[in-house]
Amino acid sequence: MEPHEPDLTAVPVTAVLAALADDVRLQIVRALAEGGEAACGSFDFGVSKATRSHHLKVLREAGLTRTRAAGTSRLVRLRRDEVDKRYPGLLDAVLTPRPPA
Amino acid sequence: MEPHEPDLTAVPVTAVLAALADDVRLQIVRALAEGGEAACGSFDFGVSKATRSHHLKVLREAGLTRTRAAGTSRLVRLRRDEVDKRYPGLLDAVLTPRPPA
DNA sequence: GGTGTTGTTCGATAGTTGTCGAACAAGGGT
DNA sequence: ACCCTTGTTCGACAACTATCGAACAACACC
Repeated sequence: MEPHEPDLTAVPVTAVLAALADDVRLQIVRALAEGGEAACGSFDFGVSKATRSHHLKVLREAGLTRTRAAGTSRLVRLRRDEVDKRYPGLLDAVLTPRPPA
Repeated sequence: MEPHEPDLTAVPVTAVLAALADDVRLQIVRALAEGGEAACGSFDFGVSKATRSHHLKVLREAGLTRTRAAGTSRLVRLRRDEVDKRYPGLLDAVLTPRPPA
């Protein structure tokens, strides 16, 4: 099935924000921003693979990531340029872990 | 009771994003960004006053707004400087309504 | 073909959230 | 004192969401 990767302009901003407003997903996005393309299985943040698949789906359908098949794996990457173009500063503001002070 | 307006540094990013990830709240924030200080009642976006009060509470507890009493009203304002300082670009990226194209 | 790896999908469930009406509280006016 | 305006708080309810295990699909490799 087609992975359903909408254009960012077709996604309401609230959906983009909601996609980023989850701790697990934010960790995934941060890992992608640092490490580039990565397999789904490389994100072990203490959740089951079913949950991980769910989170990746949310990110994908929010227009934040792109997925392509590679053997038995699927490689995910952040659509950084597109996000930066439509929401300048958003990823920068959100990606870096902030000290509590 | 004290209105509980936490410092932004004490609020997790996900809570800030979640606060912005709602259509009604986003409209409130946009109105505040444009019009400055405003009474709670001035935000009529098709929800009851109970719901409106709830949304304002979410924004306040996310560290995004400040509230002060003024007669029978309460005046709300956006903590723009503080938000911009901690999350540069976030409000700019999110505040302006984007055309679907 | 069989086995193992990698993900997705399907219920199910528990928790969270948006919404409302009604009740309550605090002020201002008359 | 009385009423009206303005907000908050309190259940209640529906909708959504994060989570899991189990079942399934696709591919690689032997």
